[in-house]
Amino acid sequence: MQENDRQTSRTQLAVESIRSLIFSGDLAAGTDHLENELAERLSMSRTPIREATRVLEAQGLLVVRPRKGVRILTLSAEDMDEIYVVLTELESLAAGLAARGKYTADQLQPLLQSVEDMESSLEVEDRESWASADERFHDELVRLAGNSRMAAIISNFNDQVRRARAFTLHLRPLPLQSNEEHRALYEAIARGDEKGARRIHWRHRENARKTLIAILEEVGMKHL
Amino acid sequence: MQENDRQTSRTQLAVESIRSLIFSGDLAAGTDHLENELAERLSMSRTPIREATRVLEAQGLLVVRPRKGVRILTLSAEDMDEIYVVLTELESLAAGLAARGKYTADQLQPLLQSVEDMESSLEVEDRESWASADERFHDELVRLAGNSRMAAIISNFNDQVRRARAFTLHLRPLPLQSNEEHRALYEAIARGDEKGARRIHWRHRENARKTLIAILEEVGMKHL
DNA sequence: GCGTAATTTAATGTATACGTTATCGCATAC
DNA sequence: GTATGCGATAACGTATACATTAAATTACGC
Repeated sequence: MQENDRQTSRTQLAVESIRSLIFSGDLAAGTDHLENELAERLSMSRTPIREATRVLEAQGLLVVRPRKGVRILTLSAEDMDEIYVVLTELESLAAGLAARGKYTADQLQPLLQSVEDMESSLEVEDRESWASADERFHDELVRLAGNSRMAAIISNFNDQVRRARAFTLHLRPLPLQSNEEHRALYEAIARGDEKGARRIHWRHRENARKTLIAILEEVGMKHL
Repeated sequence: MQENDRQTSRTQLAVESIRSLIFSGDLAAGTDHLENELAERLSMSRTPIREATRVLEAQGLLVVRPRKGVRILTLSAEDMDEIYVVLTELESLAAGLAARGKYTADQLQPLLQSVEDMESSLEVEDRESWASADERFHDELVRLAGNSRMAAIISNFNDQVRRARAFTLHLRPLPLQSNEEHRALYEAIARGDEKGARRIHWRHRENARKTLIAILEEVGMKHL
């Protein structure tokens, strides 16, 4: 099987490790880290670290600041806004394309499943499993749109706001409305209603954006 | 002045050089190039070449295939379609945001200038200078939208289709209609007509996409 | 004491060395 | 003639060495 060497190269390992460390908060937003530090931490030389940080910089997770180390990016409210505007636009497009795809109920099964999972998670107020089903829903939506470049951008931006979402997950009200929107979107896609799917998802994302920003302001978070 | 060291680092130089070589066709689409070859060609060691190729891979201009060298990406009609769908969507959004910006005539001067430059280029049928003014127009449009992440994506995608545009520039009919659309878009932005700006630019891009695809099919280009 | 120049330190950028391993050629078996 | 396996080659991944230079520190003049 052995896809190729890059799966196991130290550079690839460094990319994934550093990503995990960022998402887990072990490399906190706003902190600086020298190449040496990272190299030692991951038990490798600077070479793969350098290659990995360049890749992660291209992905917008950190910036390389010579002699200051790499800085894990923080997100201001404006950053969040920028990202959400693009996400809203592209995911709405994805919703429209998914509807245009004229998929059979069979093919839409995973999407429906995630909607139902979200609903049952809500009934028992399990936010974590709701969030995980929500992620599956959005991933599946993007997959159905069938545009790999669009998918890459969306995935990348989701990575960038992951921290913020995790942070607000337990601060926000139970996403009851969100769930209704998901089901409505599923139905629009199922009946091939491109315009409708677009519109529904647009509003869905707008609501999500507003909720997020409102919470961050309420809690007084300027950066995340 | 001296922004910072990265401006002059060999890695940065390699990124820019390789980009140029790709755009100029010296590194032709579909061809493979070993790290050694590139290193020798650019008179540097493999280290900066490796870092540069990783960055360019993240930008979607090439893929790194261990032991086969880096492959300069070709674009199939489907790729082109994927890219144009995203470009259309994001630039339309940009047009809407630019209109929402309520800019003064003064602030819109560069945009207007590029429209006029396109018009005068067309009168003398100078396609090269038309293309350059067209690029300025689109750049300015994106700048006015004021979303740096959106700008980055658009710029990146434009890079990816640059070859295709250059290729068709002299094959397409004189872009008379395109010019009318540019002026109409300028006016929509000037009067703050967000919806109108969106709609106009959407159609503009759709037309461009169709023209491009039609030419490529006509000429029988499967890959570029 | 305070500001500036000289010195030291250390982080980076780059080259190079080297071990690993995919790939290719060739020999051998069938 | 084709297939299988072995050895040579070379490209890559990674570590390391070293030169460069920004930043920190110290020394110095005032």
